[in-house]
Amino acid sequence: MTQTTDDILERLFPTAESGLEPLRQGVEKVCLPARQVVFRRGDPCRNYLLVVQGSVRVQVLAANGREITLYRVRDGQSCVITTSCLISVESYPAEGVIEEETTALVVPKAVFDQALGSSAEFRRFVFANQGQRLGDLIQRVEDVVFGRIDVRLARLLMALSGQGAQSIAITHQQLASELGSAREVISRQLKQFAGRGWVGIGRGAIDVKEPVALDELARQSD
Amino acid sequence: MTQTTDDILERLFPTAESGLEPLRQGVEKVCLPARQVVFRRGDPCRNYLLVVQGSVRVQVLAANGREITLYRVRDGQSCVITTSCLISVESYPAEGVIEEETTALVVPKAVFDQALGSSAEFRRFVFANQGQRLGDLIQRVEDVVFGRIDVRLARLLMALSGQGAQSIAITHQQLASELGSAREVISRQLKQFAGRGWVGIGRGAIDVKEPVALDELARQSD
DNA sequence: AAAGTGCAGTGACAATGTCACATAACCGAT
DNA sequence: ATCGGTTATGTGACATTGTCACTGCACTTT
Repeated sequence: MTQTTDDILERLFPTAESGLEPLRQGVEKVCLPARQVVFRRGDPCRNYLLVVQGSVRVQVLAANGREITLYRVRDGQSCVITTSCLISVESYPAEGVIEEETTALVVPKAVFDQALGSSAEFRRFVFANQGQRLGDLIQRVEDVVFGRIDVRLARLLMALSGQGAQSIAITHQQLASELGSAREVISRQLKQFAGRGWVGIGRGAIDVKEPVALDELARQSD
Repeated sequence: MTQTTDDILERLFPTAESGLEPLRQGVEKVCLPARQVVFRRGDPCRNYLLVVQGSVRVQVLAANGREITLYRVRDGQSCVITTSCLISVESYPAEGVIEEETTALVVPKAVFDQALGSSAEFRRFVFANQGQRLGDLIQRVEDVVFGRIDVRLARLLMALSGQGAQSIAITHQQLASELGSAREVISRQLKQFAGRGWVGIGRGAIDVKEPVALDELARQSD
């Protein structure tokens, strides 16, 4: 299931096609440790980042400490913001943080431009990523503007538990950051869920006990 | 300042470059009346839409009637959603409505694909648009999640009045839809502004009287 | 003039976010 | 095991924003 660096290189910069070999020259492989900040708001974009294996969280921070996760870039995906900024020469509007140790390919702008022109596969890849992120973002706007916090929290818990009755290792603060809410609000909602026997609460962990009930709530207004 | 259809065609599908002439064949010019719905949520994308002159509002609607404007596509811009969906073959996550009579070019998927491969200028154009929209969207998320409604309203009024002391023809409901808020909330805020002498309120119109004061509020937490 | 339609005003209440704390659990060093 | 520091959570009071159910007003049509 896991793709190797070579798989990705071969797919996006195939050596079979003429004139593409030199492209691989400029591509560098890096390994980034958890919690490292890949880019900050306002940074200029210099390289195209391609995640081979790992996870990058893209988030926006507020002045008062609140934050919201916009989306994640995972195995075999690329960071759209980077893509767009590279080409429109704008700076990053958000922040990217490594969530778990991540292996990535750093593609210099020149190589990126070249590949875009010469590889239809590469174009498809880049745009497919764009489309997904754009969809994610619109969904996020919708959730945040119209969605109830209990429904959104239930949805998040279901996503984190993989629909099953499991224990999730996460703090209330992290859940709040994910949803762009405040810790107190999440704590109260969890207490409500716990009161109904849907979850158990431990320090830094949530026990999903009644996935069916949570899922029913999560499905409201679909 | 206004670009003609030919200007745009020439820039994005230049006849000078070899083999591009046939591309123009499939491109069709259409004129769309105000309030027409260009695409709905869930529609599949078939064509690439390029606005020559006019304005398309892209919005999300909630079940209970609330709505929020995500961004607008204006003169010489293209609709990103369409771009991404075309390539990733997803369906529209939002709705597009013509705001004022709009002239647009309809580019079939095949022509779009072709042009993307053969014209660096076209690629730049497409990605530049993507980048802008992505930035707009992220900004929207930030505003909605962290921003105070009075600040956001002041900002909107300043944008609509062009920073000057002018009368704006708009209803409270329209302002609310723009910000993803509720009419009552906007009405109250406007009353507050009116109480301070910053604006005058008429039926379907707002008189901006103290742009400086509004602007100062609008600049909070930048 | 009467009726219809869309726009705006209002009070009561619900949901969510903010603030200022109090507790409690964990961790490492003694 | 105990102490002290750090991080996570609990809680009440309050502010802001959204919801609901109305009312009244202005303009248009008949």
